[in-house]
Amino acid sequence: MLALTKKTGYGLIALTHLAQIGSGQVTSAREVSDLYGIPTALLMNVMKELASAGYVESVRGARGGYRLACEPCDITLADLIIAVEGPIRLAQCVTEKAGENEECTCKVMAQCPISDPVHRVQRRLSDFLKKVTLAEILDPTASLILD
Amino acid sequence: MLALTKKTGYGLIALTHLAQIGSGQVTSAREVSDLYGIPTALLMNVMKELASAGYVESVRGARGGYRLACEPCDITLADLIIAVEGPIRLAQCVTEKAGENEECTCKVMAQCPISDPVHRVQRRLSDFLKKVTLAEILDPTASLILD
DNA sequence: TGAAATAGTACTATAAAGGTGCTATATAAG
DNA sequence: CTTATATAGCACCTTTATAGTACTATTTCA
Repeated sequence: MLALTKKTGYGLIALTHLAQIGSGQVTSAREVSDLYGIPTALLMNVMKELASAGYVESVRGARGGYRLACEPCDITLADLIIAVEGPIRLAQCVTEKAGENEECTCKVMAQCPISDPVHRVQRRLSDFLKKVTLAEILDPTASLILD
Repeated sequence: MLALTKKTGYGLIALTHLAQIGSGQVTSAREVSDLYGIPTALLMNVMKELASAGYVESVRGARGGYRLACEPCDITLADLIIAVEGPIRLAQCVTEKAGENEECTCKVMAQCPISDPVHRVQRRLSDFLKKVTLAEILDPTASLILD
């Protein structure tokens, strides 16, 4: 399906929250989950993934939590999606490096007539998502990239 | 996940095939499935959906099959996706009519801080998919919308 | 009349998303 | 120095959606 997972949505909520409270301040996963009605354990998993991907910094121990590890203009929607969902692939036979000497696992690849256009569409989609930054998402007046 | 389903891929293969053999000619689902190694019964279901959506015309009986019901430049990737996967929704709380007085089923909607940006991203994605026509997919030199 | 094809519907199996639980470790505070 | 609170890292279960199958009815060419 052409949809974001709930984990991505939860991650985005957490990132916007962290951006809004100020860059230095920490917030725990429990705080955020309570505030927005998100399953606590699940948001914890998402935050761990965002931390290991380097988009948030973790502070362990009591009074700990997470803070943004970079500026809102340096985190993109593509970054978030890749961190919690894995690489963006429009179709199974479409890998980021396809067309660059990498093995393709698609069974019908030999005579697949749509491999090339699907790659091109994926590239366009990926480029778009890389242009949508957290800073733009926070700004309600931003048009999310010019028309 | 941010991916097309296999049914969409199969549908796209069938549409490109139909477009390439000439607009008047019919091809059966079995022929296409044999040609590209697609599960026959599954492609049959996809073709039924494309037929009832009006993108292909069916010819029943022996020697029957399907033919394109419109010009390749009049079928878009968005059309195909909607026909076989249903309406495009980036997230559960994102419906086409959201923001236009329709009930939203999202539990955290009341205080959901990302509803608006997600809507805007979905709109952009949807607009892009509506611009990708079957004709462009068939043309290997087309850039799939200008840069 | 029979073979080949779509139409419609229902069903099963498998994979992925969504969500939970447990143990270990770090740390601030009493 | 003990306790409460928090992340880290697993492993696991449940639910939902995809992927695929099966069957019956109807149409139509030969």
